[in-house]
Amino acid sequence: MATQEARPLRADARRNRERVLDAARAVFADSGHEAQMDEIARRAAVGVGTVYRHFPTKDALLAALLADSFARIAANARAALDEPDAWQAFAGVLWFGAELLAANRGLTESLVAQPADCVLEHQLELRVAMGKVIGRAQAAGVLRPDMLVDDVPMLMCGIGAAFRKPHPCPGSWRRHLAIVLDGLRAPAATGPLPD
Amino acid sequence: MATQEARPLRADARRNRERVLDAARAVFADSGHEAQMDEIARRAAVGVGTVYRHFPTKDALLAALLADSFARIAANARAALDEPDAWQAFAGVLWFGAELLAANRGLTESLVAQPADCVLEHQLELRVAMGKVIGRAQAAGVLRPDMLVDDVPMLMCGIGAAFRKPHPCPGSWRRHLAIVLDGLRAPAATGPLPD
Amino acid sequence: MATQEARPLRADARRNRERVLDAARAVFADSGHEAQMDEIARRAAVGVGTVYRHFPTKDALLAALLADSFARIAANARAALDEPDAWQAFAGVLWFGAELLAANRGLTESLVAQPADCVLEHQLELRVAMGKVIGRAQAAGVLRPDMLVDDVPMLMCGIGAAFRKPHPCPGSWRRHLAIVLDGLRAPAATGPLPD
Amino acid sequence: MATQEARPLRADARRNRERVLDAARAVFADSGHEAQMDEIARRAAVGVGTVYRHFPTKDALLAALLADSFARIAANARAALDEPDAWQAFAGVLWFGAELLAANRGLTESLVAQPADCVLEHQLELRVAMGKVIGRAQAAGVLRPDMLVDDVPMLMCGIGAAFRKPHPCPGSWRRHLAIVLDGLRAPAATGPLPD
DNA sequence: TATGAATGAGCATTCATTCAT
DNA sequence: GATGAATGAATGCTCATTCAT
Repeated sequence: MATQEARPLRADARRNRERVLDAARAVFADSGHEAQMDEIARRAAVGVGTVYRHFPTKDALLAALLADSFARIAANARAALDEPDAWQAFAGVLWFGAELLAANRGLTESLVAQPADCVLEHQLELRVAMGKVIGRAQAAGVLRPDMLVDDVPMLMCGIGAAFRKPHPCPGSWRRHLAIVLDGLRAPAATGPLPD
Repeated sequence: MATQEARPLRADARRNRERVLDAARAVFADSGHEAQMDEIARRAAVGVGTVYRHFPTKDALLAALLADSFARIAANARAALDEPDAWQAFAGVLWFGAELLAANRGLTESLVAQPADCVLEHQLELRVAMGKVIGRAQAAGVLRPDMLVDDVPMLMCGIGAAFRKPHPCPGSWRRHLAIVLDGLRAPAATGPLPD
Repeated sequence: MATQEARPLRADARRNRERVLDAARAVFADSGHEAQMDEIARRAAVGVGTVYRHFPTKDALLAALLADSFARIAANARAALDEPDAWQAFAGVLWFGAELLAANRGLTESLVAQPADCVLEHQLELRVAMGKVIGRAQAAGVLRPDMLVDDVPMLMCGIGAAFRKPHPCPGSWRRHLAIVLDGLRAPAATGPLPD
Repeated sequence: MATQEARPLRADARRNRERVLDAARAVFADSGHEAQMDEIARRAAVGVGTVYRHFPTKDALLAALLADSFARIAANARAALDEPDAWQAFAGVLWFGAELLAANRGLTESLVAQPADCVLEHQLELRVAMGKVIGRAQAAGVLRPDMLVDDVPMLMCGIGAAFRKPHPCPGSWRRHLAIVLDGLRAPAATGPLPD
């Protein structure tokens, strides 16, 4: 989850690190990758230098945030394996992830962008956990058998359309996910694909 | 389709306009909004000044391209009303749009970004046509009744995940759309949404 | 001498390129590598962007200047081979180079710094020419036989001490070179070196 | 030698001061003026704050080091007055100074840079001592009569060319000094200077 | 007093847009 | 009209110095 908690930081440093992360979360959530470091610093009520003390580059800061989100989803996925209902387990993870995506433009962008190495690591972790959740649901016959783990990012992409302004309507991503879930539960019905 | 074709252009001007549009299409498709004007000009074998003569800003150029794409999809949607099978009509439009999205990063980004006024106009046109296609399918009982026109962009968003590198697999967006379509055909089955 | 004169530049572009080079020469001569790009642009009465249009980085600009200086000295060295007096030929090249060094802090710094590739090329050229000048003088018995081409930069380094402020006295570098030349003409007389 | 040893320091403070000086010596010797304060602190195994407690600015720290070096050379020069051979005395001081210069990029740079007041003081001290050494050698007729004390820095500048990478050859500065010394011993022979 | 986290002015570089040729 | 050189505001990052702990 965290990246350099190895050496314990001074109390004030840890507090500032959190302020920076919080500010960055907010700013990246609003503006995605085009967020500006000065804006993050201002929002954290901190000098730019402080931001850079904790994160060597803008991308590293964004990556830390993304890694954290992916780690949280991965944790959720692992926990889902204890849920008795295989479908509920699967759907629950998607709902959980969607909740995060719906509020975070940076995270949404990450579904389409080339991931940094440090993020990749956590995405892999998520991929593994999600793979198990998917496998179980497929084995139980409640999830369409042709679905792949790598389909998940695509299926979740639309969640972030919430950022389009003016919003169609605030919670519309819920209907989006509901539709996707319906499509996933049913056995493939669309028939042969074109081309 | 285009925005300032009102006054007829000299032959060579029209030719240049097309060159610019073609180049911009290619570059925006590859690089999305971060494409650079100089690159577009180079690709069009034209000076930057020429690009600016035809399109006052980068956003205007991108908008012209988007407007064109939306217009093409709108045309496809209008034509779909002649298709006897209401479901085929609906699905056909989505397949058509997906084909465009899958190859165009700029277009995909537009599903999430704030649309320019000039694009908005064409999106509205598309919205109207698509509304009819959707209404017909719902009236025929082949499309889930709670679906809204404004859900379409969200549902199509995932198509562009194809830009993520390394690609999961080249044609994966087809499976994505198939799943979505399955979710749309079935009557809502997921049950009450959380929260 | 020049770096990208391959494609002929527009008249105004060439003029600006010269302005930039002149300004850079002046600023680097005064401040060496710590000169600032904005200052160079201001001095050239040009936007920074123009500086960057002609030279991709600060180092490239400095390198172009250095390369030019080295090229000029190399040309002088080649011409010196036509001078009948082998000693005058040798001494003349040093006097010529010293004249440049005495007025140019950037050039002086380059005698100590790691040279960029593009400069290296011209230094090599100079090394070759200078090697011939030295060889001829040694063959004529007028230059101490143990001197190497690579000693030249060291011997010339002191010229730049002229930048030390307050100057000991404006033309003192002339006496410096005279002393060095005397040391070079005499057969080695100092006796065994310590250590 | 040092600048603020007036008031006696606590034992640990004095120890820290030495650690800082040692570290700074090493770092400035390697990197010259571009050395970073953090690097010096790290090398001294001390916080930056401690560095600043002992030396108010980076330049003050560098100056302290330079002052120390100049003081050592000055001491050497004073001692040289006891050497019976006036030439050996003179040459010996230069060899001693060269040894220091050859291993210290910061010191070498100081021969060209504007000296801080606190350094100036020690340079003056050196100037006085060196003046006597030079005067004696000139009186004895073993040193060219037109040489001035202020020529010394210029003559020694080349020593530092050893920092150029790749080094021409490790001990080449010895030949440089030998040549200079030969030039200095001989009566002026070069003839009238140009211009 | 020592520490090292915080600060923020400073600087190289980019790129959409303008305008002289 | 076309060209591409010029512009300069904007932005990520550095590092000497300060100051809270």
